[in-house]
Amino acid sequence: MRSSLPPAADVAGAVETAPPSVSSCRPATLSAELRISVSRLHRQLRSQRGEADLSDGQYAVLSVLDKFGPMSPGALADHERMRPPSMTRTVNALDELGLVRKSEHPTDGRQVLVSVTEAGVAELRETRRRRDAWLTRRLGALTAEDRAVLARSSELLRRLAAG
Amino acid sequence: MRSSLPPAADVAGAVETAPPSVSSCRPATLSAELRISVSRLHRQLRSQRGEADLSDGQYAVLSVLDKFGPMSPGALADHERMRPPSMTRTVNALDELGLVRKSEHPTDGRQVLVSVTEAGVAELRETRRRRDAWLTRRLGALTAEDRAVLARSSELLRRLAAG
DNA sequence: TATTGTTATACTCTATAACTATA
DNA sequence: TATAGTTATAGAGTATAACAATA
Repeated sequence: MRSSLPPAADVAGAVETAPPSVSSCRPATLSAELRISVSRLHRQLRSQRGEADLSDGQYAVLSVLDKFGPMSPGALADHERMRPPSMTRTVNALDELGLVRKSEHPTDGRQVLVSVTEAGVAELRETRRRRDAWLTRRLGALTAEDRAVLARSSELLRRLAAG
Repeated sequence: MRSSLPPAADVAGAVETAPPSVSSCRPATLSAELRISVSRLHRQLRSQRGEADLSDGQYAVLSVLDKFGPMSPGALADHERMRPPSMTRTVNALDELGLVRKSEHPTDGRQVLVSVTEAGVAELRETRRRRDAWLTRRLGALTAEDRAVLARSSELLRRLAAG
């Protein structure tokens, strides 16, 4: 019953003028399409996640800390578009796993600095390798050009999420 | 609270200095990037959703029924990459709202046929217009070329989700 | 016996509101 | 009084396991 999507058309030079048959470039139509696509892939990614793996939120936080260095929970929440209490939970979970460490802010007694531990870095590396296996495999089956489109869109999706 | 001060930024600088737009077309790296982007946008979309609106799942189901016609819950679950019990819940919620109708399968007594009602079609149209306002506005702020990339990627994301 | 769908139950993730401690 | 973080609590969304009805 599932519809087979049309084969990817060549996009090299014709990006601006030739919209794919399914997805329109009109903002309103694209919006509806994109929402469903993102929602569906999100669900699929979650179900493909290994049992022992970090949650999406935990993984994202660890990535951010690894990338940008120690940060306060508030800054993390802001960065991940999460509410502070949700971030507290995520950080505490990571702390209990020994993957991050909480320490006092040098000058502001209210703040907390969260930093990734060595175990966290190792876990991040391992998790990245293991749990993205499914998606990595599927991406490998695409053409390099399709992957280029996705790489570019990944950045655009972030910009959209940045509100 | 733990006392040791974190080493300020020994991990921060070394990780990624290349501009994200060429971030990487390597499947493994792209996989990690894409997962975080999709996850973050999904969260943002959910939080931007209007109070009275349909949930993502409800919206998607209504869209599918509108697009492909009546379908069994099993087929819907398959299409949306959901488990049957989850789909039962979604369909029942829509049924209680009067947006879909359940009827017997003509030949197979086990199956149920779910079809969208007129109220469902109207609600779909209205919801689409109202709740995608935020995303539509943000998409409108992009260049036509960026939108073309996203339109193309939307299709690719679906193919990825289709497992 | 296999398949379709449902019920019962539980878990994960996130949010809001109220509270504590510091500035 | 304002800000950073936490605790308590609730809600949405999805999953697994067990069950009923039909093929």
